[in-house]
Amino acid sequence: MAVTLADVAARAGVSLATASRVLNGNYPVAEATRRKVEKAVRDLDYVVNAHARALLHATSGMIGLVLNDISDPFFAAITRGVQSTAETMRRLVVICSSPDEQTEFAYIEMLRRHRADVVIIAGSAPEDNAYRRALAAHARGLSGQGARLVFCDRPTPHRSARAGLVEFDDASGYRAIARHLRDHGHAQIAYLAGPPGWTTTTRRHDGLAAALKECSIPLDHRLVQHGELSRQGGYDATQRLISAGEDFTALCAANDLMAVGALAALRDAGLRVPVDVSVIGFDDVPVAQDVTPALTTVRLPLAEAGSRAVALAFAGRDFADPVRLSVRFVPRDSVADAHPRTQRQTA
Amino acid sequence: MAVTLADVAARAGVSLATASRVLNGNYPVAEATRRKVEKAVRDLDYVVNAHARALLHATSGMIGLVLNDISDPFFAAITRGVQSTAETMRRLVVICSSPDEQTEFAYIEMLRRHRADVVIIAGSAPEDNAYRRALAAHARGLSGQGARLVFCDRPTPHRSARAGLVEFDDASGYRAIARHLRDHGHAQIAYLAGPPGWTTTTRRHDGLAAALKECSIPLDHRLVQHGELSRQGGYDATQRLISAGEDFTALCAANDLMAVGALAALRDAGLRVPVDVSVIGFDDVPVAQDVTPALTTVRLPLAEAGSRAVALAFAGRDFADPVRLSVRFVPRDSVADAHPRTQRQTA
DNA sequence: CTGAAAGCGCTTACAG
DNA sequence: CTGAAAGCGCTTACAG
Repeated sequence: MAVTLADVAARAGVSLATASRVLNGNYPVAEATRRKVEKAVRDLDYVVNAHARALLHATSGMIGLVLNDISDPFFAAITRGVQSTAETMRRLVVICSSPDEQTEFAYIEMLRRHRADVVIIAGSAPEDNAYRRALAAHARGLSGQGARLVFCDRPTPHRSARAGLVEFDDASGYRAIARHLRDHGHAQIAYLAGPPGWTTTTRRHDGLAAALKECSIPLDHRLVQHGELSRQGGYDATQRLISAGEDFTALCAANDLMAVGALAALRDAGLRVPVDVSVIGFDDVPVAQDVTPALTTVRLPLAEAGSRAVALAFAGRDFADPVRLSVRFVPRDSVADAHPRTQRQTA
Repeated sequence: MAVTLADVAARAGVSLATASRVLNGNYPVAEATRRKVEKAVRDLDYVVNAHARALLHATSGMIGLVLNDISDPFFAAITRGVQSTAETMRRLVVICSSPDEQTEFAYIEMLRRHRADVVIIAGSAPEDNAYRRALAAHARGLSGQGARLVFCDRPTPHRSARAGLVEFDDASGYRAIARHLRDHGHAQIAYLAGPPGWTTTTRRHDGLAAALKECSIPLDHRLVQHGELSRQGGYDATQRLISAGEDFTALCAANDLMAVGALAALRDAGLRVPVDVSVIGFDDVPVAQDVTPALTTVRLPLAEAGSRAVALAFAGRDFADPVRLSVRFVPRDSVADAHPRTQRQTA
């Protein structure tokens, strides 16, 4: 159906080999011959078949990006970084947005079938061993076919896995949050954690708890509510906190989206931010600056993480040490001094 | 390097043909033979080479999605619809985020090289003829290799192009906006248009102008400012309007992102929304409900558009009529009755 | 039910 | 500088 190189060669009156050489431009060809072939290519609107080419090279030049949800601005930002760096290398990026493990593995297998050169897996992972084992097997398979694997903001499934690693220094972000909270006199902190059993949930929860502890602020488990890492998840979790009658002067969320949901739930409950409750997010996705009050949060260099992941994949044979990206505390308008409980109640 | 079907066949002690038949499961094979092959596949962790397969089929099963900017929530939402529908068909979606025409064509050519089955092109396009001609040529090329082409929220490059079309009935959204504005007594409307020379800019600008005219409200060209379809674009355009000393009681933006920027610029200039100025967006992306005041806007069924585009691509041989999706006016808190100029000035 | 062989569209030594 | 031929990894008539 489609035009083949044989068609081009025939029309130009040369051999297949010569036509191929003109296309690839990596071999001396007489000027006149070149022109004839180029004309035939134009006349026929010939486009090389990437599959035939990949068969020879045992590789496709494709970059696979596996992530939890492309419509989450967190991943959109990482994707932007991946795309822009891949583009400078003229590489195709296949984005695989996989809400669950099953889909994720299906995508990874598709990437293996297509002999992707590079596979970048970003974001939270389930913590169970079956998942980890299955992923480790895929990692071996990818290495076996010569692909480069990079994990971004998630742990490698196995210490021995030959893979690149890009991570955020979120611990320092949590330290900044804890100090900020302490400086404003907060001692009753509610926390909106992510869904239980996922790596990001645990890492962030632990990070906040440890940082608060350094500041001698307890993190009462009754003030911790789990939910999806979304606006709705944050809204619902906050409502549960409120209707349980819990007292807290500040609320931290596992990510900005949840914090935005918290803002809405608090408002709907008649609580003012930051007068009655202070709120802090995490990530600094675009919406954080546009809510009212503007959200105090921690900025993760997401696009840079994407870029670095690609760079790591194309770096030398062996993977260098993990790339650890620093984060920045961004104080805005959603935190104020703690008010004692009674004052809030009567507000 | 990677395991091939020949390795599997050898380990199972059968021929290539038999091994292939077991893998494809579309041909009778003795149970014992099947088991031997399946064991070999597992032992060797064999994954078929999609390129070899595509060479036979002259197709790859790949869906290409070409859009302006994946980190724009407008496209993120469309993408979600495309992905979820593609997933039910177990298809890979390649997302090509192309900020300019050059990149876009590079991506389309990559998709042609990979023999993509389906190419969906979404969003604004340049209006010049050279672009249109070049795109029409690619469209012919794609058809020539048996690919299905669908345009989403953008015109086809040529009336003869065999392509599917998914569009929004934005005219009715603008009619609702115009009536809403009239009912609130607004007669001096500022408009934040998109970048000049792009199809979406023109269509939306014309749509608003026509609807306002029906309501006997003029759209003064001095109150129209162009800018990128982003928060920053909206912020800058609004600042220009303000510093030019223009008077307006309401401001409409080509999309929500620009409207969010306008909200910020208005606030920074000491103008209150909606008391001093009413603001209306377009699209209803998630941020619209989380700004303060919540943004009055028009909801486009973006995810549905993505789903329908995929469905259209897989529908019968000939493309049905364009799919036209209805939109919905979403009144929220950013519009109030118009105040006469002097009152605003003294506010 | 199983196997030998042709062929998908290209690139690349190998000859000339 | 150019061409004939082998081969990349698979599937599928064609025989048996």
